[in-house]
Amino acid sequence: MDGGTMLAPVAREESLTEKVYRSLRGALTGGRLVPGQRLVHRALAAELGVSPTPVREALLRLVSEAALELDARGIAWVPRLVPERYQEIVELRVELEGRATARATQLATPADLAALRALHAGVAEGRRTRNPALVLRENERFHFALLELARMPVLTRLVESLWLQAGPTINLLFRPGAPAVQGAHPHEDLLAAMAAGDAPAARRAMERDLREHAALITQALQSAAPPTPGK
Amino acid sequence: MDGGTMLAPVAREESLTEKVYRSLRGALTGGRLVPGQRLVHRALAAELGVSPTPVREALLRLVSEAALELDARGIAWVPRLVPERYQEIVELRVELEGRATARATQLATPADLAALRALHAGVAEGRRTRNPALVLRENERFHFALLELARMPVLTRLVESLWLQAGPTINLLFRPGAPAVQGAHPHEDLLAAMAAGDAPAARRAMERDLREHAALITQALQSAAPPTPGK
DNA sequence: ATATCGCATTTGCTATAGCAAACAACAAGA
DNA sequence: TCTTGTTGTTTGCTATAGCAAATGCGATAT
Repeated sequence: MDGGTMLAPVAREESLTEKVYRSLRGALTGGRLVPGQRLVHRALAAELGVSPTPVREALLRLVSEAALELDARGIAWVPRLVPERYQEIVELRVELEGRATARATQLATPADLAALRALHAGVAEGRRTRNPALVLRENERFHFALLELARMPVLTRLVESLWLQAGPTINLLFRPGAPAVQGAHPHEDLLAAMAAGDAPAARRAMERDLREHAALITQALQSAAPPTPGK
Repeated sequence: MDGGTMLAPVAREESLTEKVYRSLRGALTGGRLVPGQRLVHRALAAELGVSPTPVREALLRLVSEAALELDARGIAWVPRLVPERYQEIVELRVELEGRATARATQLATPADLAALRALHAGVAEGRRTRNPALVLRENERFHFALLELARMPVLTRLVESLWLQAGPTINLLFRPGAPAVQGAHPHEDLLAAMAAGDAPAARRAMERDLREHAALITQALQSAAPPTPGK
């Protein structure tokens, strides 16, 4: 019997370490972990119903990506982002995502653009219904879908790392109070520029999107506890 | 007894995981690990005289930094860099290190510049004595010392990640055969521009340094086995 | 000589155990 | 009341053990 092309997709389910890693990652970008919070691996393991080993591995992995830090005793915690560092992350995202946007504009097909538009609809919906959590989640999907189009895997990975570093702080500070920015959402200018094949304009729109968003966060960061040691 | 300010620096020796991590990292950037090589954690543990646990953790850490990959079975190995991906890494380094160079030019003190010059002397020495390993090591020290001056920790971390990804391939292909580039070494132009406080010129020199070096590697990459599966 | 089957080995993954350092809480003394 | 000392607990770190899947090798059959 041949059986050449009808084999099941192999499955190969992911390891527990991987599952825990993804779970923590989602918790970081989703705001379920806040800056300053400590993650005790044994407690986490008990909570998740697994042994300490995979939890510890997942935590160390996040530490090596700078998404978490280890205190003097070796306990993992979510770092607090000082404004300076947040600004640096923003500048780097502007550069990297701007570059990717220009490239994506050159490579995107009409189908790609339609997909992006669908994702932006999610952002718009969250905005209309005053649902910050939804906005942030859909916004992330939009940005990474765009990065995917640029076919720059190394760059994408760097941006993922930056996203993870800023995630908890952004989630903490991004509150419904934000006054809806006037005029078109930068994503809309971005999509229009991409449709027109205008890479520089698309890049500028992306930069505006990032900086406008960052301005809200920075403002909240400043007004929040400045050099607070925190508990 | 008081003992306020005379206490020893605490020491707090690093963990085995950390030691193994550093060891592997050095092996990657130092060319002792070549693309395609597999790293079996139990074998490595036996070789290093430790238990498999810290070795496994160190390997996973490197995997999460894209310095290593896991094959279908979960065995860590040094990825082969296709030319496309190498080019992407170079472009990102040009952007990131270029930016850092401009900033470092504004912040550097005369003492900083003297330290950089001393480091470059090491590179020049390695070049004179036709010692590629020395050149690569001293070159790395030079670049990271410069990054340090820019006071951009997030960017520096990204560059470290890129360095680690490209390290094994560069070490593999950087051979003494390289014809000494004519004229001044780009580092010298760079140092001169920094001394003059000319940030744009310093940035251009850095970009030239990176691209010239990359050109040699790319050439070797092309002439080497193209899509070779390798053993 | 080639192909197929079976078994021993390799190897990653997860759980568990013990150790030592750090920490916290409480008791005793000044 | 405040300090000091003691003890029990927490917690990271390392080692070890068992499992299961994959691999590799050798034997047997055609």
